[in-house]
Amino acid sequence: MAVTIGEVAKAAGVSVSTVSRALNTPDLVNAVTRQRVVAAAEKLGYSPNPAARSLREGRTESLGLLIPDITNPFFPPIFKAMQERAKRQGYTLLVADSDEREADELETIAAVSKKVDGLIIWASMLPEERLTELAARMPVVLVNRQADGVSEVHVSLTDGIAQAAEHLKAYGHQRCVFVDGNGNRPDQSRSKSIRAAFDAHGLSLIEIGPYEPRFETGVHAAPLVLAHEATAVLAHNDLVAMGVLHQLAALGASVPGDVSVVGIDDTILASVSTPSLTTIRIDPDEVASRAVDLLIGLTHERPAEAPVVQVGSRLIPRGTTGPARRESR
Amino acid sequence: MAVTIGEVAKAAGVSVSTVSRALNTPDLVNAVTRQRVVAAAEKLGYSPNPAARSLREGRTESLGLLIPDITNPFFPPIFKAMQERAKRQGYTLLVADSDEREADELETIAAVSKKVDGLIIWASMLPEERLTELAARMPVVLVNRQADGVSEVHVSLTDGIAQAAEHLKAYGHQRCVFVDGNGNRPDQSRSKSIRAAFDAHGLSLIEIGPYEPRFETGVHAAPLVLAHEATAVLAHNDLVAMGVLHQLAALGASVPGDVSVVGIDDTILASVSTPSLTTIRIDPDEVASRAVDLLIGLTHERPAEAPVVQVGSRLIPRGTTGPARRESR
DNA sequence: GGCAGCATTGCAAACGTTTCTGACGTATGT
DNA sequence: ACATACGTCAGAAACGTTTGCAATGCTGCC
Repeated sequence: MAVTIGEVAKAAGVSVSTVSRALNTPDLVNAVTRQRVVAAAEKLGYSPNPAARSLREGRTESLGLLIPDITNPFFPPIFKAMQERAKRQGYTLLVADSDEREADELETIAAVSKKVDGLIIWASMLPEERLTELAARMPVVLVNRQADGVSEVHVSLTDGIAQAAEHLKAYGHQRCVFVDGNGNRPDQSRSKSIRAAFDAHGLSLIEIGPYEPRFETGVHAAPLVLAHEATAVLAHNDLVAMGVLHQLAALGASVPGDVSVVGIDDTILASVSTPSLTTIRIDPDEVASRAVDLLIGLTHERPAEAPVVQVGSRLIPRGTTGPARRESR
Repeated sequence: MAVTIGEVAKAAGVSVSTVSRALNTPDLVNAVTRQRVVAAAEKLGYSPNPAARSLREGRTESLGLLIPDITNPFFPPIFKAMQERAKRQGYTLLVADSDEREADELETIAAVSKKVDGLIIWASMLPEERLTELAARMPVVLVNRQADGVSEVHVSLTDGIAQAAEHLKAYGHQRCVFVDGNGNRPDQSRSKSIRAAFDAHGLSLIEIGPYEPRFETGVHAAPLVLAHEATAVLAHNDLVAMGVLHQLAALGASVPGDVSVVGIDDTILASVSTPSLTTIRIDPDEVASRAVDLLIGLTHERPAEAPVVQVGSRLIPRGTTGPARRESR
């Protein structure tokens, strides 16, 4: 069916090994034969069979990305950036969606791990020892998750949250609500950072939740915000923030007149909402580059100490934040 | 590194061929040896090397999906559904984003086509003859695009658009604007269907565009809608509709009080907007199943006539449509 | 009792590639 | 002039699977 290296060899009147060298290590073959070979390859439309190459080389030139839910608008830009980055280094990126379920994640890893040279796992739900033992068998980069001896890209919300606190403080807000949408996931850092930043700025913080990170969570939270007489809300992510906006409107509260709202992630939701949503941005290109480069590095050589790299965040002030309502209810 | 079939064979005290048969065609091997083999395989954690298997079998057990932009919230649910569907039939799904550029699409096809048994190409920008010749070399299913002799899933907006026209008519609307966001893409069917449906319902239709399918297009369109004294807008997709909503609010027009807005795609944007967006829904699970099943069918046997399957659409009435404003401006 | 047939297993080939080893010829250095 | 080195190429092995073919031993039938 497809054209093989053997047919190219025959067409060029040389051996298969010469064809292979002419294409892979051109300086090892005489200029004129090389010409003949590439001409023949071109003419026949030859391209090497990746399965055969993988079998021989022991590597697939592919990377795997495991994410909890591609439907979450936070991920597509990340995937796109990673794919771009991987492609430029000769790798194909394979995504898989674990559907927020631990069982699916395990199954997906099993299905995909043999087809790739390394794995980027975002916010894994697996127990730490599984991750450690997986990383012992193949290159693994964790994002937003930590495990002993496993490389990691840590996206830190610290800066963005500090800026959000500063921003709200400057607008005169004093009582804020944080809507925790972390569910029962292992990573508690978001909640901790927020507590720290708001304390540091002398803002009183009311945490509600944890709930699941869904639109309905925001809908649920909106009346609670009003009941707590808070003037600002920091939501677990943009989706939850959209729920808050939606329900505040239904309750007749104006944004940002009565309540200011801040999201996290700077997804497309934030930029298209009305008013547009103030949010904390994590640069997808940066996380993507860091994670991909780190993983590719790992496939070449395994350092003794698993590297950890940080990426930052920043506040994008938009239309849902403004001066606090005077206390005159 | 990884455990091979040979090691399993040694551990079980049989030949490699027996191991292979015990795992792939169990009825061909004696029950007790089979037990011994599976036990050994289990114990060593054996799983077959996909590269070797592909090489031998000539198939990869993978399918490719080519989409113009994963960042468009329309696609993630489709991808997810396709991945699910493919997985249940033993296939891995490989997505690639062609970034809306013809050159990238070609390059991506080249990169991915050898790694998969077939390709689903969504809204291809390639010239028809390229698609036809590609489909001659490997199984291809086109979505929202047509090419001679190539299988196709056609998602028809006809029903949804008819329902939208009916819906607007019932609410007393008479002058509607269609914001065309098709850019310079080949497929003109959307515009045609809309013209037909609105004519059929005796609604006057003003088409503006074509523009690119972006948020800003909606922002641009909003004042034009008012200038045309239309009371309803049908946008090219939800994203454009969000732009319209955003700018109508900025212009002081209320939705749906002054203007009704209808989107297309039923993305997450539609469900989280305020008010929530009336839109035309295409069921992702249905397109996904149809496309995947069709493609897998094609990998088994190539029918003489390339099959074409249709999937429908329907209106989801939500908060952005209502009774038309009385003509009393 | 002999022969056909079946169940069970091992051997070896094949898939397409890369790379090691070696062969051949020519140029170079002493 | 001879040995060494080098450039250039062909041959063959190897990667891990699956599967066609053959070998073995047993059963059952006439």
